[in-house]
Amino acid sequence: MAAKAFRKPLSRERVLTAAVALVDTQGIQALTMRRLAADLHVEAMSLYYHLADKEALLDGVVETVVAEIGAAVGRVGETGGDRSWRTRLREQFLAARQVMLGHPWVPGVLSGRRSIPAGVIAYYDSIVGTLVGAGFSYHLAHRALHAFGSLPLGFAQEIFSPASAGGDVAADAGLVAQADADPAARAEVDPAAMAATMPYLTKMMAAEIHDAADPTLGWCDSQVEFEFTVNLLLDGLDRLRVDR
Amino acid sequence: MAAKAFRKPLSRERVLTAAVALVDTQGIQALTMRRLAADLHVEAMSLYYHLADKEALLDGVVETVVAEIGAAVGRVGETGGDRSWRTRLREQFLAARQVMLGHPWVPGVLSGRRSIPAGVIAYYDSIVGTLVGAGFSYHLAHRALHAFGSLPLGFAQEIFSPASAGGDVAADAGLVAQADADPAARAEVDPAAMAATMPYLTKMMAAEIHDAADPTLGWCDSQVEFEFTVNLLLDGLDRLRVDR
DNA sequence: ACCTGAACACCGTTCAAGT
DNA sequence: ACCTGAACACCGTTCAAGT
Repeated sequence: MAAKAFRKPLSRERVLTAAVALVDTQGIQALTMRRLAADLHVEAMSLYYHLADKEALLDGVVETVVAEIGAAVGRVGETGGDRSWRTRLREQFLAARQVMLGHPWVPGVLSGRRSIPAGVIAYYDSIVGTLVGAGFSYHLAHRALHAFGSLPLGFAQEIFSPASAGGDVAADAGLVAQADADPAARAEVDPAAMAATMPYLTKMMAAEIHDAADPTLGWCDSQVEFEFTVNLLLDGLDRLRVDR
Repeated sequence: MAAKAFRKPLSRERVLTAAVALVDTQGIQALTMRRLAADLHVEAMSLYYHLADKEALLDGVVETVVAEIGAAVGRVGETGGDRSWRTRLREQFLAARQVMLGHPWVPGVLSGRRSIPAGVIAYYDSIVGTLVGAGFSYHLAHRALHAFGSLPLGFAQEIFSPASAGGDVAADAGLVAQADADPAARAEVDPAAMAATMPYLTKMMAAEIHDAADPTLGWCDSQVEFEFTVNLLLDGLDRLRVDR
């Protein structure tokens, strides 16, 4: 029919781009073969011509975001100036974070993957290059890589704000535990009970909110936390490094 | 019938214990309502009497492991001696890690959860208590919490060995990328090509394997990496802390 | 109070068949 | 070369019904 003639043929790339867009807007649980196919105006079975199975789809989706990070990090590298290794890595990690902010579901998906995208390996290779170029032994560079964890990819292991889950972000405004199947194990929203079950966190929140300029802005600024952690690690490594 | 009389009634706790055991042995993808019910010699629908839905099951499963960590960390606290805050936290994190080694799928599940188990909050609260007791400001304690990430729970964000996926662990022996749907993006296993696509990592591996006592043991000792990262953070925080 | 059978909507995937 | 229809096995979940 006529409509058919007007649509571009599918390709692995088009499928993956559509998949990333779908997850960005609808959350990870919306990523089904049938749903994705519908977005592409195609039958679910058509996808199998371009991707082996859903595992391959997930791998490809991660790979696509990693490529986007690689591009952003590359642009940082192009900027002139003879910055220190610390500044360069810091800028790279922060650039990666900017990309990651648009795909908050990636940490969750990545941690479930069994294979490492090739792009990730190339990226971490370049980091080792930066480190040894700055006088790191290969041994320390190796330790550094593990210590960095996912920071080079722009995200930290955040226990308290798992935005990874594509659900409602409104729920995790504070440190208050959400509804749980077992009433006995649930943290109370009642301030008095809260102070009883988590006395130090309560005082900490009070102190932080008092210090903050705008108390309504929320008390966990993840940008600040991210930069603090990056600097903490970079400073610590700098002290351990053997200058040449 | 007779068999029925011999089996204990179900309970939320029994269901969760069975669920953890199932995932430990069969992997996370084996955790289905029907499969879990079969393990308990019951119909799938019976589970809904004890758990609201599968989300509640996953929450409960995480909660169960967190409780196990809490118990292990508690035992560390009981040991006498006036150890420094650094030693105490280090021991706690390592104790948590011992528990986590038996449940390598937890990081993956936890990162997908939308709510934080109450036990996690209580645990992090006690960490804040340790920190402020050692002279930390609440502000620095807050930063420290975020910097720690998941280390207090006994695992690091491991990009290179995602054992989280309940699948085959044999595949992630090194830094070599697994099979990928796109041949062009796949890292080659051919050593020469490997050296070309990841020159620094290749040299790093060579240096590390040369230094290691037993080269066959594998070159990423996650216990050592874990302790290094913990110490790096604790040392860095110690320098930022205001002694009283 | 605790468990179940039948049924529903929705998955991923295969395979032979269309153009 | 690229896409599809029909079918299969397997999900989570509801609901009325059993004991």
